[in-house]
Amino acid sequence: MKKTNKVEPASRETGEAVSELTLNRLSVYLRHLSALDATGVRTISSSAFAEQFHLNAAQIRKDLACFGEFGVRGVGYYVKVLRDHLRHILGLDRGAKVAIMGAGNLGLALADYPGFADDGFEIAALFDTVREKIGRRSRGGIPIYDVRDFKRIVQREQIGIAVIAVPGAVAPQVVQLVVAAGIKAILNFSPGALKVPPRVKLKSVDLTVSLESLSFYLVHNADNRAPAARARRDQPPPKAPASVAVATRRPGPREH
Amino acid sequence: MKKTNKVEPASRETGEAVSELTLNRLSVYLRHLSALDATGVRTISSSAFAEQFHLNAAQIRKDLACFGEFGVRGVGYYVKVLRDHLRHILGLDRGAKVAIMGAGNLGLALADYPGFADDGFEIAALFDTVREKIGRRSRGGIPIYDVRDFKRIVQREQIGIAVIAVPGAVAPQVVQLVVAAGIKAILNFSPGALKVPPRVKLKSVDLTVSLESLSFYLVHNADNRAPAARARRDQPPPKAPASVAVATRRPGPREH
DNA sequence: TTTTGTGAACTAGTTCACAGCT
DNA sequence: AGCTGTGAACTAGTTCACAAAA
Repeated sequence: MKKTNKVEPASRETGEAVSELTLNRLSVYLRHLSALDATGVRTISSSAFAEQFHLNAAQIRKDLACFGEFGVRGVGYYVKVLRDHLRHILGLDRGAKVAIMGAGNLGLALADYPGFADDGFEIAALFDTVREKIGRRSRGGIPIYDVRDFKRIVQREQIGIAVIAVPGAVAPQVVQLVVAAGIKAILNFSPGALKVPPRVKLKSVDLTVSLESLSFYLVHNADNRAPAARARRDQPPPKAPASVAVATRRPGPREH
Repeated sequence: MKKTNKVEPASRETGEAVSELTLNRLSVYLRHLSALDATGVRTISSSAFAEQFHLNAAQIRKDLACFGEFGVRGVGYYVKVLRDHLRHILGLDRGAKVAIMGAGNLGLALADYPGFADDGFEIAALFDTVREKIGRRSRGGIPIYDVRDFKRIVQREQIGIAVIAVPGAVAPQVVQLVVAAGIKAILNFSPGALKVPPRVKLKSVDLTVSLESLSFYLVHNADNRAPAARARRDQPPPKAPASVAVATRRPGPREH
């Protein structure tokens, strides 16, 4: 690489935190940069970039500023350079290994999800308790191990991230086991709250919650009525035509 | 039901919006209330409730206040009553029907995901373009249709929500088709930005973004290295844990 | 001239603290 | 006494607007 500008990560030494929101946007930026690079774009300004996923240009500059000065005044950002920086910042150049707990429908689907490999993650193993599944492989070839071997395999394979794709009822125990094996980062797909010790980062994707907020939107935007439907409304609206109006605030990467 | 308190939805008439964050928490509250009810708890105070998923009590009261006054001073909230209100607010008492676009690994997994049915959603159909899949069913029995029949079936089945579980490359077209059929709420699992007209609510779950923020955490909490490690704790120090410190801000339902 | 990087202003979201009901 | 509902205070996050670099 060139003699890039100060790679000095502004917040590195300081215990200064980077917000989850910024982090999520960084991932989005990265994906978009890869796309831009693929189409041969060499350089992009924060405003052109912002426009793509309607977002404010200052936001992007601020987000990047957490980690250094990657831009060139009067020019913008070099696509390749910024992409590589982001990859490094997010740790994607380390080829982190991932274990998936639960070789059910969801676990198997995640194991073979191409997006993960594309972004530098390696799904190293699936774990389950069901005897029939153990020893087999996902369609994509990820081996299924006995949960009892979890710790051993985590060590052998240097697995750093665990994905929880087990039924909600057993999730707490599985998390305990995962934490006991020394895993520090967990992506959880089971519903409900999970407790983890403070040094462990838990990120949850709650499928039901996502659907429910859509359901709310449907109800509270009266013209929701099924494309075909005959009158479904119980109460003839006492007032107000379309009622509540779900917040349409920042349509940024946070939610979309 | 009893003669419940003012069901007057505080924000109903006004075009006042309810934030996405509040909405997500409402779903979480609902799940917890169901659990409480199952264990025979009749009434709960906002502070006891807040404690469960470490959250501030005022937050809960504020969230609920968007829709009316459901509590009883000096007592708290009646579990069943509040649960029913939340179900109604979220529109779960309407048994919304859902279509899943894409009968691949992910689509099939989602179709049979038990959490959806538990919460009152009915997965009515899967759609795909692959001839071999059309006419078959998911393991759980959800029929797979030809995408070309989408509009017809949406109308016949009164489907209100579509889930996008197709490869990223075709997602934009699929979304277009879904929107054209009159669908007003979309849950998207494909990566990348999608454009929808303003009246359509799009909510995206980006699996890669989630993993990447964990990856970041792993890198920026230096002691991440090898789970095998003996002498895990580098610093026993009372303060400053380790470099950057990914923001651990509100550990509320927003992220976990 | 163009576009970054950033303090200052603003907006959204959370927590405090207390009046008022039961 | 106990707990809700809510204005006021606070904190986090976003946008503005401009000085300084290329």
